[in-house]
Amino acid sequence: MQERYDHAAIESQAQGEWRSQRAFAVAEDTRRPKYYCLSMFPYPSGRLHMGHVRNYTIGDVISRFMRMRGYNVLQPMGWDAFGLPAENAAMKNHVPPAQWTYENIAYMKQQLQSLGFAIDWDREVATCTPEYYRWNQWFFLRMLEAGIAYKKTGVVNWDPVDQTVLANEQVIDGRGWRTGALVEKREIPMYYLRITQYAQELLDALNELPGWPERVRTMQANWIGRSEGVRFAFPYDLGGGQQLLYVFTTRADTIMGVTFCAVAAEHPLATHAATNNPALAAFIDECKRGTAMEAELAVMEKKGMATGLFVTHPLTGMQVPVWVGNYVLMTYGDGAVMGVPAHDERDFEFAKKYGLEIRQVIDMTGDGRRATGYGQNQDLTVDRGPLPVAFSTAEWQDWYDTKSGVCIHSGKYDGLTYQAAVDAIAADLQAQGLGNKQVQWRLRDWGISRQRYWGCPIPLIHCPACGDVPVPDADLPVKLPEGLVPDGSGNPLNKTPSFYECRCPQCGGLARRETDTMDTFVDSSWYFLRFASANNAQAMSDARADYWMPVDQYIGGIEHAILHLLYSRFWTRAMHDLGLVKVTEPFANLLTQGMVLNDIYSRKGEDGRVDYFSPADVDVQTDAKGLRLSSTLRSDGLPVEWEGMRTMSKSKGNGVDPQQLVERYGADSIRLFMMFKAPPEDSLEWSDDGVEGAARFMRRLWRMVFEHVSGAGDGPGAVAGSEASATQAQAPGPTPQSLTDAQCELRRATHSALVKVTDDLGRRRIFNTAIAAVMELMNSLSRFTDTSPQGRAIVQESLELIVQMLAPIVPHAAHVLWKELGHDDLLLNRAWPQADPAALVQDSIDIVVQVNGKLRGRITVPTGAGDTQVREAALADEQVRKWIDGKPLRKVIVVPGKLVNVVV
RNA sequence: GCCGGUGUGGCGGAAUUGGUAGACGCAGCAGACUCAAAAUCUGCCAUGGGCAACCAUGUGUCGGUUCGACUCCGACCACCGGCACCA
Repeated sequence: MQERYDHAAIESQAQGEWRSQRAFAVAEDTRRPKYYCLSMFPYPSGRLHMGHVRNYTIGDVISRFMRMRGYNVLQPMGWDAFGLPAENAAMKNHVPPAQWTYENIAYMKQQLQSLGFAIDWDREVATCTPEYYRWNQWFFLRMLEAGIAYKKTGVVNWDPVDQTVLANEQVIDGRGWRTGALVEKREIPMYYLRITQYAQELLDALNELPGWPERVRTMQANWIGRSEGVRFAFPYDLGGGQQLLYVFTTRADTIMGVTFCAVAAEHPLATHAATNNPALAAFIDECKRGTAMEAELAVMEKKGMATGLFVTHPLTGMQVPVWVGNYVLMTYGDGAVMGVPAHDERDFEFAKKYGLEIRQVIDMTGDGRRATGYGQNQDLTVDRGPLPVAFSTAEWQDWYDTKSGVCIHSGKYDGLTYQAAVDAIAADLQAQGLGNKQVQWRLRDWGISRQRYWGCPIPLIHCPACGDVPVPDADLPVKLPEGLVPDGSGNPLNKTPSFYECRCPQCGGLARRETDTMDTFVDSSWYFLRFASANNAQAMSDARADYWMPVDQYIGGIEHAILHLLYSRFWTRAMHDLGLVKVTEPFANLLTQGMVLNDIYSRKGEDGRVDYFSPADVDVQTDAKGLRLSSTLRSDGLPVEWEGMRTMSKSKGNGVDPQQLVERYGADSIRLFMMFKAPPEDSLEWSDDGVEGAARFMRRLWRMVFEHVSGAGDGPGAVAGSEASATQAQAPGPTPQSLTDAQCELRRATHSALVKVTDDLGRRRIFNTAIAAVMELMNSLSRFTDTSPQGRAIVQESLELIVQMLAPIVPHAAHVLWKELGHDDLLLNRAWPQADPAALVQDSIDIVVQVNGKLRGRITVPTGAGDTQVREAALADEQVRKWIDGKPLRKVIVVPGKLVNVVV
């Protein structure tokens, strides 16, 4: 055995052996339980970043652990290869997106391989290949037939200078990122998927996903946004007979407090009012130019303008003014809301700003418990209780929008509580044919059309005679031409007649092919099914998917908690309903890993520009206690400013290149560091010292095995495979009677570490504590100096178990050390070891004694001592007596095996 | 703004079901080995007081429940993630 830990040699040896044995290629095998472990596939941006390394290391640790536990494990990998960055790179470098993407894939694949992940590369997919995206197209046509896909107009950001549609991220402060031109809203025809049809199912099924983090389920439930309320209409007449302005409200109990209505800028009523009102038309234009992003809408100033039109209150018959409000969304409900300034904070602000009437119709008593003496429905048998809380129109109060008050100033509804009032009002509206109770969803249908080149073509042909005609299945895939280079002025497909010129499949006449491509979320909504049915040129999905699905463990960033995961759930259900797969939920268990952070160092230039520096180029000065004093740039020795820890990004210059780290420290050290530094769901702070520490651990592990193996000499304790297996499960361990105390202690430390590591890797899925347990064991082992044959046998057992416990985390070194310890089988195929119960037995345990909840002493009692015995021992303890000191005992609490609390 | 999350020594974190707060590591300090350095090994390392035994305080802030709270409840503060064309 070599004395030095040579990571490069070890890792190439291990990877070479795995490759030559095709160790990670898996086939369906009904004799073994299957385990599908999937990490979110990467966008091929050029190089792996540390977030990828963390994500895939977590997946690899779980995969390798489950394999040792006897599962048939599938861990595939692919490329989410369509998308905007390739077009941006193309513009910058004048290289076709296809070429850029395929080069990136080749490089990143080699990076992944150097990290030693147990991936079945035979199943690799790239979503930009026709072999993959033809099934996007094929299934889109099935959804079209089933009515799940449909066409309607949608609003996009239009850059008038570049004559192109911009993504939200390409719009900065309302202007195009490249041209600086004011971005306009344009309505264009687009294709949508009816995800709203699945809203109830998607919501209900969240309860059947106990393996998902609670917070992700909550976020999805909020996103779907089911709300029960009343949809009703305000009648109006503009001369052409009665028409209806529909609104939706969850607060029908406040309907008697309506003093205005507000409609979205795109609402037909607004358009109508603007025809003879230039000021209103200008305001509507301003609203339309505004942002479409919810976050910006929420914080912007609420503005409105009266339309001069009035509608009739359906219950009071009063005339209600209609306003246009910039905060009303055309995409939610009917694009109009009723305004109740007294009981809605936003309406209150709006009314104050524009001098609209504020009419209180809900009252609350001082303690919020019961009604006060208003109205006919008052129950006079009930105690009057506190006086009502004063309502003031001067300032908004928290209780104004409470649902626990009662109606006042509301005629026949006076005295009714929330639910009773909603029921009564809904019934009255229904009697008039003007409304009824309804369920409203926040979730909107999924618009999948993108006016971009680097995506999957939507397989439709527009024929002047026949309309929109689907491309026949036999003609799929509609191939994306790969040589085009976008220049920022719109979709190059629109300038490529060889792509868009075609014949109508129905009438044979000249027609134009659709040039929009699909949202890249489409690609990632079913890739997990394709891995399971890899390389099938005849079908999108086959019986192999029924074997592998659902994904047993899905791992990815929390930033995908809503969109990607919801779209994938929807898509899987659609495939299920069209008879293509058996499962309805794609991901049984979900682990959302935290982000990778690093220090940010900057320096402000004289011109106000901020320069960022890599933490690798910065020296940090500390005081005697290690406290950070200042930071200086290594190259010029001048100070730089520390901005704290943030997520790694190119623009902040705080990224770390995995490739350099692998070369310098080896994949095992990087993997160990990432698993040890933080629990998987927390954010992880990068530190070069931490990697150094991981590398130190690897050297120590190597040296411990080396010293043991080389110490074998020719004595009776010589290492051999037969001796090694003798201490394993096949034979019982040495009997406690024959062992010294120190030997007994090391065996107990070894086997209790195994219990802990098994639980952490398996049930808990927390790896930092598993590694800490092994470190503790190694500390015990290095204090163990017994070189007798029996002592050596116990060290051998301990080292073998350490290597096995670490195998999922540092697989290369574990692979080689396993052989050095005398085995010739492959460690990754070895069954996970089981702890020897005999090694865990203890004769006595330590019990903590508290007096009035404060730690005052410790006692040692025999294992299995009764509560009374423990209690007596605690009260007899000298330290404890000092604190009791004759005071009367009030209570003694005995927690078996843990502590005694004496209350005096 | 709305929704979700996080907050423990100088730092990352541990404490799994309400039961010893600070495991394990990083940084730091002291020492051993060495001509020296690297590597390695040993010891110390929450704060205040004390020679020490030990005592008091301490898990973002304030309050509550409990024999006992990092853990449960209420209010607040700070920071982070998502918000539908980035993926």
